[in-house]
Amino acid sequence: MATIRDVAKLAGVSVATVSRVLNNNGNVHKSTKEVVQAAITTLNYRPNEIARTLYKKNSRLLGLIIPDITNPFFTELARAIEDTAHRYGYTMVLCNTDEILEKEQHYMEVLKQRQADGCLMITNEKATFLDEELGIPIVALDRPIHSHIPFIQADHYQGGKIAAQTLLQKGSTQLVHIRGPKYLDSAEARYQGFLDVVEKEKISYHIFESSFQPRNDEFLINNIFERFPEIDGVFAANDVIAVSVLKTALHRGISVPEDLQIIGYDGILFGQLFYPSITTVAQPIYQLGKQAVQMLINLIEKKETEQKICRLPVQLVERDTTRKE
Amino acid sequence: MATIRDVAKLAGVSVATVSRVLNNNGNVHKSTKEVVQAAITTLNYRPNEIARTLYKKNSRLLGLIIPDITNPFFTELARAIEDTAHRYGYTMVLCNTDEILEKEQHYMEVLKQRQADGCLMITNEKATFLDEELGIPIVALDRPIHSHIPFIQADHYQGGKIAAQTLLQKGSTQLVHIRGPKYLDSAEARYQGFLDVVEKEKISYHIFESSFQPRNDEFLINNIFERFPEIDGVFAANDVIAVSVLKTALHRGISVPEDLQIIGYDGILFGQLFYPSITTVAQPIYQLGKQAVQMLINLIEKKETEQKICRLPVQLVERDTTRKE
DNA sequence: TTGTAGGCGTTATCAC
DNA sequence: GTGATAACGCCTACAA
Repeated sequence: MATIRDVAKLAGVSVATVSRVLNNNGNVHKSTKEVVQAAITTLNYRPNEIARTLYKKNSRLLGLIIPDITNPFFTELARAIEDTAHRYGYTMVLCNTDEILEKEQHYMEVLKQRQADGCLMITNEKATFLDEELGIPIVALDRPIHSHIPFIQADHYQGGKIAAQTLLQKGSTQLVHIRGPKYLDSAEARYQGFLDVVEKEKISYHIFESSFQPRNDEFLINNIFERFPEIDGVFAANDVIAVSVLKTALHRGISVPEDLQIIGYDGILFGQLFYPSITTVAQPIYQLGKQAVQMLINLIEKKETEQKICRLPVQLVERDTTRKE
Repeated sequence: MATIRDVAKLAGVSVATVSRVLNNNGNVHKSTKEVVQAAITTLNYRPNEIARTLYKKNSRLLGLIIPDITNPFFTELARAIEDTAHRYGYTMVLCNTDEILEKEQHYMEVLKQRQADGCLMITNEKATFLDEELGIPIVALDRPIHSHIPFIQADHYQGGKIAAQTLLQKGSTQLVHIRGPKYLDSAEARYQGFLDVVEKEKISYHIFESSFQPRNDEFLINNIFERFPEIDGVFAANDVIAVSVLKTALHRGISVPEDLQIIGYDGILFGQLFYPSITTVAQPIYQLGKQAVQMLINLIEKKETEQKICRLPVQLVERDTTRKE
């Protein structure tokens, strides 16, 4: 790899001059500029980003710390984030933590050592990641960390309400909500939204808690159908659970949506591949990722964000696990 | 952030000594070592990876260049790769190209400028990425690039055979293979495997080509059922297509697997969530990713790989879109 | 065993 | 307008 020195030598100028044309700052005569550019071209020179980072202390490197890229919600988020980061000239490092604190901490160390400019984070470890001890700007995605760490999330409370309202409106009367784990703020909000609707409407309902681990859900769902054969509407806390409910119901000979309506949550792409396709409360996944990156870059470059909290609207996507009219 | 100089000052030694205890090379007296370590601890010092890279010219950074993380096969691959890279002390940068040459080239530039040690690549641009012009070691994953670029792939020819044999063995007599695009080596191999079996057995069959774009497949599949209502076995070139076939069949009132057997390909996790769950020829996805990283690291650290080509076996996963016995 | 000093490839501050 | 040169934080001859 050619260095700036090689270019300088070939162009017959000093490295300072080369640097000036590279960064387009300082004054340099038009003719010498051309000579330098010619040298750059013939040597196929590209500035060494590492050396630049060392001096300027910004790396244009962003970390994405998530539980598991294999979870389709995170997959789509990651795509949006990488797209956006790339568009702004940043490079994205992917980190899977499996929600293990040690891994999260380790990745934070790695990112810091690599002088990453910032980090997007999905974690439950609220206490551990406070702004000051980090040393690098972070934005919390979907799961809040701390009141002074900028945070972006879909409006899950509203999502829960929409799900419940839709089920009722389309004729279900015996509802079940399979909610996510209690320690998840987002699961709690969906649950609250659901609850506020069914309580107000004085509807019969049951609540169950999923671990968000597909393997364990099968047993839970079978159990629900066993104990409460009369239920005719399920709001699942995410699309994967919704799909499991669908599968179990079909397996038991229950017609969907005639005898049982199902609403999922997230709006992952896969939902439409099922038969019947999954009605869902869709998060604006791409938007979430995109805005998260923009918030983070704002934080990095302008050293401040306008709003510490950003909440995006969800949207009902009616497909075939709910009745038409 | 504390620097090595701060540590040296606090410990009352020179930076060289600190460096020696950091890297555990050179001789340093036990007592001074302890003093240095104490200083490191109190300052919470971590060596700056950027400075290290600049000097040593290896960054422990790996690039993963893939078409789209949103494709579930790539998602699971990425997880395996990140896991493995991390285990070996490498950091993984994710790059989505959408199979656009300009993006691929741009990411290669970025990786080079960041002094990435190597790169895993899934691309169709065979001609473009020859070893020499790259400057960094690469390993081709699933899609070959060039005979002298190390390459790892599942045994797709065998996979195609297995799919065809299974369908026949379980009683299908009118087969369809929805194959992947012609420019994909891996699609071609599956097709050949399928072909060799049905030709040898003198079975009636039809071949159709999918673009691997879910949106376009729906029309194709409906068309197939329309024109050839007699078919009773489908081998889809990947699980997503298989799922679309399933959906369309169910929609048309065709019983699966009684009237129509379906076999997918890849073995993505999602396949088991469908009802009926998808029988598939599973690639050893995690293994593929893991070994790809190991090959790459070998290339980086030992400057050579034993075998330029690595082919891993596939495995039939019998689920519910094929008949029992 | 330990310290000094030069260099990795840039950028920026001075002079000229 | 241009050129030395001192950083950035680290590592490693080479000396001592």
